[in-house]
Amino acid sequence: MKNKELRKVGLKVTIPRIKILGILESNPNLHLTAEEVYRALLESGEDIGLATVYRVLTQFETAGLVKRHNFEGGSAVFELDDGAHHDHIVCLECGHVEEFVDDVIENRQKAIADQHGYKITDHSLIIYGSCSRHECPHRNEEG
Amino acid sequence: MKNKELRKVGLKVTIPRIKILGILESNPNLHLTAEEVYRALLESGEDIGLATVYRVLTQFETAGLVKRHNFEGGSAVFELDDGAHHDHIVCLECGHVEEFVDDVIENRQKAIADQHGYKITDHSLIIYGSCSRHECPHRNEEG
DNA sequence: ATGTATGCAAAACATTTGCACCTGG
DNA sequence: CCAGGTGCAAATGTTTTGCATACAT
Repeated sequence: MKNKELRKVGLKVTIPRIKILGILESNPNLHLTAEEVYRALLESGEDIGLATVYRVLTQFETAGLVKRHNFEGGSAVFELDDGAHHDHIVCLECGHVEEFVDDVIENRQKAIADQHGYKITDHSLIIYGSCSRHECPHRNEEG
Repeated sequence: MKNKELRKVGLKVTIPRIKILGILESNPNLHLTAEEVYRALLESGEDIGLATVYRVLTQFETAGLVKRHNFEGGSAVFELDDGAHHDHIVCLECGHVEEFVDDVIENRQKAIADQHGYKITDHSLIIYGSCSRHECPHRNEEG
């Protein structure tokens, strides 16, 4: 239940928050921009302002419900944070995003941070490429 | 000689380009924002517009002379591209950046991209943390 | 009731672009 | 000389903020 998730992190339960959480939950594999969340809300008939979308997403990020990523191309994207860390591989041609985790890489990162005298807060690994080998559903949107 | 570098990549040799290249070369370990490059130019008495800084940096990026990174915090940063790839470890407290390369990670990335059917164009690995263990020169700027 | 959240519009940034002028080859 | 580069200011796109109103508790 979304109400519980919100309460748990100390946020008042409001329509915008519930709806935005809903959008993110119903697109578990997608990485949505604020604009996309906003449009999704409009489409489901909700009258929620873009500013609120930004505010709520930022609050969710602070609360640890959501992760924000700065991929190439202007807008930040948001995805639900299920607590399980993962990295991203992004197609530069169509924007499709896949996730992965690799323990070897994770461990090397810890070692490297240690070597340099840093305490890791977080890390971001993004592989950019083209997914031409699989049939990308976004492919046809261009023409 | 900077003139040669510019010619080599097919760019006309102009004052702004030489100066900007100079700024980047004299700060080989720094990752400068366009704004910082701009200010450095002003300080060295050059009257070069911010728009030109952006234009030139973008041209340099296209020409492969410079790399642009999107670390956290708004502005993109630029550094000279010596051809040798490396990743970054960034201190979130003071902004200090160190570079590293790790072959194990590099290889795993190739393997992962392959597994997912992507052809790698590029990748970006940024470790965020705090460099509290070494004496960071930026530390004192806060108070 | 009351403090917080929201919507709107305006502001704040980072970056790009149009255009008249200047400069390098 | 002429294409291309530059400076300035204005435009753009994204994200943030101020303020009056609406809502959750």
